Amino acid sequence: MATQKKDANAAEVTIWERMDRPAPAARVALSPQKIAAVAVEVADAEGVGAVTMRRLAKELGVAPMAAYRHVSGKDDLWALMVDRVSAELSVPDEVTDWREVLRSFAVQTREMTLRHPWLGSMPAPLFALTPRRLAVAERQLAALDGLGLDVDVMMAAFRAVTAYVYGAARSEVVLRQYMEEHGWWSPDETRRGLAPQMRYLMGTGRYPTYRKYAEHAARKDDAAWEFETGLDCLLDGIAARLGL
Amino acid sequence: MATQKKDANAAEVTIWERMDRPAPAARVALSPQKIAAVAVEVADAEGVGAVTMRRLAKELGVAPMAAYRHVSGKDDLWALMVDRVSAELSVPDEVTDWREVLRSFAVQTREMTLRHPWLGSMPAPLFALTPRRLAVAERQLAALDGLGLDVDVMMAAFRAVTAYVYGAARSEVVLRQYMEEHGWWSPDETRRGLAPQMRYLMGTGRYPTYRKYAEHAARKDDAAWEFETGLDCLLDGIAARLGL
DNA sequence: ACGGTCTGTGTACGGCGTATCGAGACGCGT
DNA sequence: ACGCGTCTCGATACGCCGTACACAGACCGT
Repeated sequence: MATQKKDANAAEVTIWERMDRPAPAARVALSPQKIAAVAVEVADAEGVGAVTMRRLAKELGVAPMAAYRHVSGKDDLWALMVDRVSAELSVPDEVTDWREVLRSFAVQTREMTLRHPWLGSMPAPLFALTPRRLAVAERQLAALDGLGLDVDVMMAAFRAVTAYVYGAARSEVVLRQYMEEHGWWSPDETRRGLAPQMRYLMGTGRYPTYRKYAEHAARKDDAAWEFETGLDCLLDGIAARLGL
Repeated sequence: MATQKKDANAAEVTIWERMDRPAPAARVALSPQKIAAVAVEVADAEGVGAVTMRRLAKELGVAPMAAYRHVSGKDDLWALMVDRVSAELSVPDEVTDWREVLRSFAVQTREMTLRHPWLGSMPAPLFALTPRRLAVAERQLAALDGLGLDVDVMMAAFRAVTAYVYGAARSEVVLRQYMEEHGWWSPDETRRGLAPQMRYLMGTGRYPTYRKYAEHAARKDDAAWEFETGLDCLLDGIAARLGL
């Protein structure tokens, strides 16, 4: 394979060599969309840690640096990924009740985050001015519009829900990842695995209430219930405080 | 004597146990505490990205691998850092009203997160069974205890607030970091910097409500107000729904 | 005095992001 | 028809990173 690159180039190349040379190839093999698609696939399958420029290049059958023609670097890539999966969120147009709209997006966002755990570990989801994320925000703000709310309050309500959802989903994801890293595939296995730490910490006697929870709680593993309980509290509070 | 040996799983001495052990002698240059202290300093000053094992070693005047005697790796280090700064949170013992306790911790946690922006980018704060984090949880759970609440509901309420605080604080931090990265030192500079993106996105006409906010909002830059508004909504909702 | 244990050192490996430069293929003005 | 600028992609290389591993010296109880 060594001497492929002679200086007297074209003329000397045998037809055979010519024949199994890669391919004329469709001119543009890459595009931001393709790159984002592959990145999402890899991140879903193996975690965000597996998303490296080299890995994407390999997956795309392309040289390590090729992708840089289409995305400026890792940051661009994150934004593209976030925008891409945001398409999974949708609430039917018929639904107009503010509370139903916000609740539906919240529940869907949690599910999306569990499907794409890497979402929690990038900055973009919270800030990101991407088209699809903005569309999601717009839909929720529109549902809150026309209710006589001050525009600042409206945004505060929307953002409060977003913050809650992000924090709650993130904590679920982090727990799952921690379990996976340790090879714990069930809540019980996890408790067994954590037992040494717990024994030591609880042994200090400094956390009696927490201990009571650890020993007597009945819904410790019902994350969806916990999520929705908190969400409903928040929506209640918004409704009350904002006079909706 | 035999208990310390490598048999079975006794080999697993948790980092917390280690931390409680007295520094063996003067000859010991390193300890988990010292390492964590330096790590926090570096992270505060230059961001979590600057916290590398090699950097810490340099800062401690020690060989790159030395820290591994005291910390099993990056994960231990994150946990130690989180535990360390958690000491900054405190609510006087006299305060016993559940709402006051939760609110105070929430506000303090936001401030702490703004002081230590790297907090938002590690998994530990949400899950972490560290002594001091557990103490913070214990204090809040204790405040909710004895109110006739089901233990699961109690935990759900506590965790809802935690999730909100984490999400809200994180979004503030992310925005600040984004600004810093672009050299924008004021909200107005930021708006100017973002103007091109905004012009394009708003130009599509797909985000009318968002646009209204962008153009007419009065408290756009009052993050503390926004945070406390959402927090109070959530606490209202908890009080109402839980019959407190 | 001595063996075991613990602390810190030195070296090395495989990855990472990405700067830089060169080669080849397209498309437009002539 | 042709040539040249422009864009896409390839190859190489640099300087980081986390950390595995083998080792050396200091301390300890005996």
